[in-house]
Amino acid sequence: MKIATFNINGVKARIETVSTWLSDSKPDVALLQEIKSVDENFPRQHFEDMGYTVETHGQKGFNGVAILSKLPLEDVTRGLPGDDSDEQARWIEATVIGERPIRICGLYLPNGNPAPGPKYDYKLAWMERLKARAEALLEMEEPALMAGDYNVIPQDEDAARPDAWRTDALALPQSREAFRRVLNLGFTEAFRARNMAPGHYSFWDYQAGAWDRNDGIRIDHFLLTPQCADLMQDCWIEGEMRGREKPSDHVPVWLDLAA
DNA sequence: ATGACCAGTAACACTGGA
Repeated sequence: MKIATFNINGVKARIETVSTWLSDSKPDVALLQEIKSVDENFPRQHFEDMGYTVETHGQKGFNGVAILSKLPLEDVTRGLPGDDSDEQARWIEATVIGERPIRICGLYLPNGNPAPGPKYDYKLAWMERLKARAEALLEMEEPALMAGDYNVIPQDEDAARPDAWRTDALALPQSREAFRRVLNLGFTEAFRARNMAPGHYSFWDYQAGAWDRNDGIRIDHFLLTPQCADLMQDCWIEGEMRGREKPSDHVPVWLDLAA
């Protein structure tokens, strides 16, 4: 089973790009972030016609996550637990019913800039809630994963110019520590389990010719429970997508599971 | 700061992104 995570930067603006990608690359499950659409306006029928089951958790204007799946989905839940006052649409979960059921969480972690400030406080608080959900997933002792746009550059080798990000919310020591605290509960960071080399990125800014200069960062990640990591066959980044027509500023990251 | 953006909402500028 091939699962991809992709921050599409607006479903309306990306409908053509995403549809071509689905037809060409054929993910069994696609976790989408930044759909920037309310559920009523999401082009559900369009993706259903392509053979996908569609579950969305959107809001007006910003954020928003979705799951497209060729396999049946069960027990869909929306919103990251831990703060009933949080109105931002950044988390969706479902169980994918394949050879072996897998709990899949799609996430869009807050950017947090400028730091310090209320937006950074929100990011760190959100990561605390993520850690709590991650602990609960581990306790199930079943194949499960959390994937999406983490808005965290885990290490210096995940940026072309690490010094340019030194004071940014994506790379501040507190952000990296919060990410590591989740990882160190016992998750496998899928891409790094397969490839230790520097120079692999999942985001290139639209500005200043970042793509042409390969001035990128790696911020889209797959975190796997041990039972899920046992099933991993491969993990890779589809960087080529950034050079296509009307690209998102992110590219898809892929996970292949023996399930 | 090696360089000049993009999407959505709302109306001819702003917010948010990273």
